[in-house]
Amino acid sequence: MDEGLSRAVLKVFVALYKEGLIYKDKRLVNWDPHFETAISDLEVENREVPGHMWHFKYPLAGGETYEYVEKDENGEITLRETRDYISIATTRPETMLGDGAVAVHPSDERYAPIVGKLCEIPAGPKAHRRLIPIITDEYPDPEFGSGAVKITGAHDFNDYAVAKRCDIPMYRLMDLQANMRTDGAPYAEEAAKAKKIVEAGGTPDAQYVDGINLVPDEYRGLARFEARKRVVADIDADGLMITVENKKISQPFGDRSNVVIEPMLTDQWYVNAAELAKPAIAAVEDGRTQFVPENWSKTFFQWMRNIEPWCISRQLWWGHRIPAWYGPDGHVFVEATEAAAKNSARKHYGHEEVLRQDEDVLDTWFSSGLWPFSTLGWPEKTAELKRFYPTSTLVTAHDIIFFWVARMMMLGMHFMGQVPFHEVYIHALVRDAKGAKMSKSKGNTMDPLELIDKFGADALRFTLAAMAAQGRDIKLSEQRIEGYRNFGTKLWNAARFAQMNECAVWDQYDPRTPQQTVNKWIVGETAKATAAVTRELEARRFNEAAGALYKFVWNVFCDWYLEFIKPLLNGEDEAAKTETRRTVAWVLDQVLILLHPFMPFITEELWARTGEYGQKRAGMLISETWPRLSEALIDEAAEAEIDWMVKLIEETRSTRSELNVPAGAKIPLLLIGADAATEARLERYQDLIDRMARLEYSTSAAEAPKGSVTFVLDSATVALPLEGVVDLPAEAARLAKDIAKIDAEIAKMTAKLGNADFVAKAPEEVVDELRERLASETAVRAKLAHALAQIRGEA
RNA sequence: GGGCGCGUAGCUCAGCGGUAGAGCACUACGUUCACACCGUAGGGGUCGCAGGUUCGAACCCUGCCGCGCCCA
Repeated sequence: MDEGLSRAVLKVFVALYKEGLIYKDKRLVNWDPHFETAISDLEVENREVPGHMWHFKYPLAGGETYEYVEKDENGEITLRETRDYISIATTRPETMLGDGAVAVHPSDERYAPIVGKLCEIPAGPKAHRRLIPIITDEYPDPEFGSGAVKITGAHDFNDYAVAKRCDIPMYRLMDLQANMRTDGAPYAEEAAKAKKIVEAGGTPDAQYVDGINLVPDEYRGLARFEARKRVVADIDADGLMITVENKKISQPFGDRSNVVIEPMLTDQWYVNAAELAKPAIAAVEDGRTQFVPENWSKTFFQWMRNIEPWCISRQLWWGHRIPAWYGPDGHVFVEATEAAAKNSARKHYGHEEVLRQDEDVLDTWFSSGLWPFSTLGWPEKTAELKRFYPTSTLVTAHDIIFFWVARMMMLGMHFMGQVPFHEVYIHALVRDAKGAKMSKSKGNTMDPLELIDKFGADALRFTLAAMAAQGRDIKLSEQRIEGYRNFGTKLWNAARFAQMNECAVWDQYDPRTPQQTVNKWIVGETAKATAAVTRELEARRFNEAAGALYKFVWNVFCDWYLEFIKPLLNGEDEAAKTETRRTVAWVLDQVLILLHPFMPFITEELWARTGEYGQKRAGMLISETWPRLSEALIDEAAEAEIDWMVKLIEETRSTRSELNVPAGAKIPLLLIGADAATEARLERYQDLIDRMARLEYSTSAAEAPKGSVTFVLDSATVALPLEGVVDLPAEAARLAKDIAKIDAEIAKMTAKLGNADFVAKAPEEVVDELRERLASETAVRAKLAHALAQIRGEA
C-alpha cells in the first residue's frame, strides 16, 4: 500500500468512527461462501435461474382447527374448509429449520382466526418439532402464494427486517462455508433452548440466539443444497407437502466467485451512508456537481436516497487492515496507530493490556472513495490539493455511479467540505456487435489490443468517439473501425500530397491575408469547422465533434480544396503558388491540432514530419494551444463563388454519368444566359472547372446548340453539346424524371402556401423561405420543360 | 413491481417541431501525376403501431406492441 494513501485511509476511518459514522454491528450481510467474506450489495448479481417453489403444511399446535375461507373480488365465497394447518410456500426449505415465526398481512381475513397462535415447523425430528408464533406484518403480500410467509431472520433480507421489527429470534443455520452447522450441543438440547425463548417472549439476546444450533443431528455438516433435498424428502415422507411448482427464481450470485450468496448474520463494520449521503445529494440537487447527460442524476438520487448502511469490512487477506484493537474483555479501541490504541487502552483500563488488532480489512471502495483528495497528498495541506481540488470533470461509466462516484461524493463532501468534481460525464458502455454487455464469463469480450493490432489505436479511439452519442451504448463493430482506419490513411495521404508540393509550414502565416478565392474559402471553412468542433466538445457531444472533423477533412479539405489548388500549384503565378502552399500547411496544422484528441498518434507523427521539410516545430503537437479562429475569416463572397463552382462541377458530372458519357471522354460546356458576374466566374476558374468536370473546353454562349443536353444552375442554363454522342430518348427520360421530382416538390409547397392557417401562424421567415424556394423551383422547372420540349421536337 | 432507455435506409447509428441524414454494405463507371484503405455517379426509408396537440410531428403528449439495462 502507498504510504500516503494508507495514512489517509486510517485518518478517515478513525475520524468517522469518532463521529459515530462508523460502527460495528451484527447484521445480515451478503456472504460469499467461496471467498468466505462479506461483500456489498453492489457485488451481488441477481440472476433468474430455474428453481422450485414448495408448498408445505405447518400444522397448528395441539391439533387445533379453524375455518379457512377464500372469497373472490366480489366478496363471494369460493372456498370454505376446516383446516388444521397453515400453508407456507418457500424456495429454500433448508432454512425452515431456522424459522422464527409465520407472518400474515394484518388485513388478511383468511388467517385472522389463528393470528397469535402457534404452529409447528414440519421439519426436523418428530419428537422435537419446534413451535413458532403466527404474527402479522405489512411485509407478506396476500395475493402472493398462500399469503403466509415463514420468517427466517438469519437467512433472508426481507425476513430479517420483519424479525427486527417483531422481535423474532434469528437462528443461524450455516457456517462460513454455507454448510449446515456442526457446533453446539445435540439438537434436542438446542431445540429446548429455542422453546424457552418462545415461551419467554420479549427481545431475545442476539448473541445467545446466534449460539444456538437448530440443525438436526442428521443434517449437520451437509452442504446447504444437500440439506434442502433431505428436508424436502423428509417432509414429503411425512405427508405434509402440498405441492411443488417449477419456477424461475431470482438468486443472488457473487460477481467474482459465481457461487450463490448466503445472507449471513455476522459482525461487520458499517458506515452510516444515509448520513453521509445528505450533503452529496444536496450538491447534485443544486448543481455544484452536474451529471452529463443530466438524466443520470436520477440514478444517483434513487440510489443515494435509499442507501443502506455500507458494510466496509472484508474477511480477506489483502487490503487496508481495520485500525481497531480489542482488549481482553472485547473493548474496542479505534486509533490510527497501535501505539495510540495502547495509549487509549491504558487510560481505559488504568494499566497496560495486551491488544489484538481486528483481522478484517477494508472494502477497496472505501479507499477508492478518497481518491480525489488522497492522491493529492491529503491529509497534508499540499499545494496540489489546493490547486486541483475540486477537480473539474470525472469521466466514467454508468455502472460506476454507485460504486465509486457516490462514495467519492460522500467522502469528498465530508472531509473536504466541497464536491470532488463539478461534472460527471457518463460515457457509453461498449457492448458486443449484438448489444450484449461484454463479460469474461460470457466470452464475448473484444480485446482492444487485438483491435489495435488490426486497425491501429487511432482508428479504435476515433471510432469510440464517433459512436459516443450521449445516452446510448456502443455496439462495436469491426467494419466501423475499419472505416475510420481508412480515414487515418486519407489524412496521411493528404499530408503526403502537401509535402510533395512543398507546402511547408510558415510561422508568420496570417489567415486574413490570402488573395486567392479558394484560399480565402478554405480559411473560412477551417474557421467554421474549428468552431463546430469546439462547440461540440464543450457540450460533450464527442460523436458530433468527430463527425464534423471527418466531414471537414475528407469532404471539404480533400475532396474539394486539394483538387481546386492543383492548377495553382502547377501554374505559373509564383505569388499564388506561395500563398497556396502556406495556406495548405496552415489548414493542415489546424486539422492536426483539432484531430489530436481523437487520433493522437498519427497527428503527432504528421506534426513532426511536416516540421522536417519546413520551419522547425517549436514543440510537440500535444502542447499546442487550441485554435480560436475569428468568424471574420469567413468570406461570404468567396463562399458564394466556390459554392457555385461546386454545384456546376457536380451537376456536370451527374449529367454525364446519367447519360453514360464515358468517364474518359472530354466534352465542351456552354454557359447560357448567365449574368456578367457569373460569366466572369467561369472565365476565372476555367482551368479548374475543365479539369474537375473533364471538359474539352468551357465558354459562355448566347444559346444552346441543337441537340444539347442542359441543366439549370441558379439563373443560368448549362448546355453540354452532345449531339450524336448521347441518345436523346435517354436524355428525355432524365429530364422527365427531374421534372416529376420538382413537380412533387412544387405541389407540396403550393399546398402549404395555400393553407391560410400556415401563412397566418407560421413564423414569417419560414413562409418567406418557402415562397422563395417555390419561385426558384418553378423557374428551374420552366427551363427543364423548355429543354425537354426541344429534345422532343428533335427526336 | 419501481426506474431509465431504445425501436429511423440491408447493417450500425445521428437527427428530436419547419425540404429525411452519415458510415459501412450494394450498383455502374474509372490505370485523371496524394490516396483502389481511392475517385465519380447512383439505387435504397408509409422514421414500430394507433390516437392526440399544432398551421406543420421522425421530433411534443397518451396508449399499445417489441427489445435492453438498473433497482426491488
